[in-house]
Amino acid sequence: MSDSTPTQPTNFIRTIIDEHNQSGRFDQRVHTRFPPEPNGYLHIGHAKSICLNFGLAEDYNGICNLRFDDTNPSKEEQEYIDSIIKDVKWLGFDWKENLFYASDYFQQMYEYAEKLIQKGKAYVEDLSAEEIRSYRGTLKEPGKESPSRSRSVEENLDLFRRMRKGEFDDGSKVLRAKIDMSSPNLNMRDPVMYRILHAEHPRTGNAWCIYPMYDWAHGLEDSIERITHSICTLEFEDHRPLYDWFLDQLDVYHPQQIEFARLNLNYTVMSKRKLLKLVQEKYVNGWDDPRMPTLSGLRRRGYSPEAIREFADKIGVAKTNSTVDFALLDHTLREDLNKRAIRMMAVLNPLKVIIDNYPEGQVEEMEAVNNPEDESAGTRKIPFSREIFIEREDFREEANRKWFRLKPGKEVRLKHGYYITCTDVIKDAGGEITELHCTYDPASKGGWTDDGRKVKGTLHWVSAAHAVKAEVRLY
RNA sequence: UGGGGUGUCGCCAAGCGGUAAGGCACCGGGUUUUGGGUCCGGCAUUCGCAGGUUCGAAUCCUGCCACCCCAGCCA
Repeated sequence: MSDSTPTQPTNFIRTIIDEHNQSGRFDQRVHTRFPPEPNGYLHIGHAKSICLNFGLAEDYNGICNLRFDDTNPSKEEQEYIDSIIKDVKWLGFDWKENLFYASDYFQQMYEYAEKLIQKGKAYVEDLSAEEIRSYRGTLKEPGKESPSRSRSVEENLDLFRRMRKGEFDDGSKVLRAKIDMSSPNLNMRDPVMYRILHAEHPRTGNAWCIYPMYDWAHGLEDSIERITHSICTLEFEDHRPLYDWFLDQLDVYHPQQIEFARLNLNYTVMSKRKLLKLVQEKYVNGWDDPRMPTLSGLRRRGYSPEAIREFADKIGVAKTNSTVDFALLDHTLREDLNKRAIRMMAVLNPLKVIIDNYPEGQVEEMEAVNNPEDESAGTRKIPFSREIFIEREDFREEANRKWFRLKPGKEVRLKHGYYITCTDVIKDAGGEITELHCTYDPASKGGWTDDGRKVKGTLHWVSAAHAVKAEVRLY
């Protein structure tokens, strides 16, 4: 609610929250959560969600939990948990004491499941996965009810308890909600709540051999944490009726699920499955390979958290499937780097330049501005001498008028150095240019003269004798 | 001929009945010791299409069309 600062772009989620605050539905509370599954590293798409959830909490004076949705031990690892914590922190968000794990609620979820069985709203299924699929029907045809559906409450309870004890093999039974096999929404056709999985969990070890499915678990996690707005992506829109159904059946605290469009960036793979494949099959050197769109990859590549957060603000939040131009991400990075980054000079593909009229053996300390956009960044000294390197592509033997870098007879400025004029081009037997001879103007020290001379081109350079080798990665 | 969504400038995105914000990209021009930056200017008579209601519609109604999602014991 600031009056001077440009208003933050609004979005439909804020509108919904404002309405809730008006009606008092959540007692003016705003409590969101970012619920990653620790089955991979966070990427720029997750950053959109993180910024949204934590940003909303900040703006509405609320809270945002970091909650690991660790309900499938067959895919999840501690390494991912650690990386996610690191990346969210790096982005600049603080969940305070609110770091949670779905696995912390396994016992409570189990008890809720028994309650549902007791209500006659859940049953243990004997059908195989394939059978369940065929019983489910299709998009156009209703499913049919499983024989297991008519089991008694007592039998279901007994079977479910034995599932929990480990009496059955993986895949031999599941617990399903008893809803409606002919619902046009396939999610309501008796969805699976628990599957048997004799797998070691990163946090609960071997304490459990049945694990809750997303639809059953997620709403309970939100409810237990008293989340107000459970924000997720569009593909869960069809799941909301089920999210609501479970909470209604249990008659427990009921958050509002809201769906928004996930981020798509052109030229960018955003599928966790595909990124995992790139890592596992060694197409890249790990999750933090600078070519990866992961936060750790972007970090190595030089992206700042500020730039990523600004990007998240600029792309907005809506329900339209869209693909953002990568140029916008680059723009926010440049904007940030431009005002903060210290400038350096480097030459990638060196061409030697000998300044004939510069005293041999002489070295001058030139003063260079660290950042023209920020005076407080100060200055540094850089050595200038008779032999320097410039970028090979900064010289052309033949060039038209629009070329304002170096060419024979042309005067250019060496940034923070002197004006030089090319007098001679030396080539080897193969016609390859090996070095340039130039003369400098002693009156142009620092790269400026007061005589009104127009020197438009400015080149980067390094003193040959002082140059330091560096590893440079170009992407 | 199932259900759930979405359609506003090349790409995002405001707008919620009173006569099309903003950003990116792009195009001019000034300035500039990074062909960077910066500054000034330009860039949708039109909101998927067709009707209708209204003094007035991107906004309301009707009908089309296009695209996305759903048949994991993944999330």
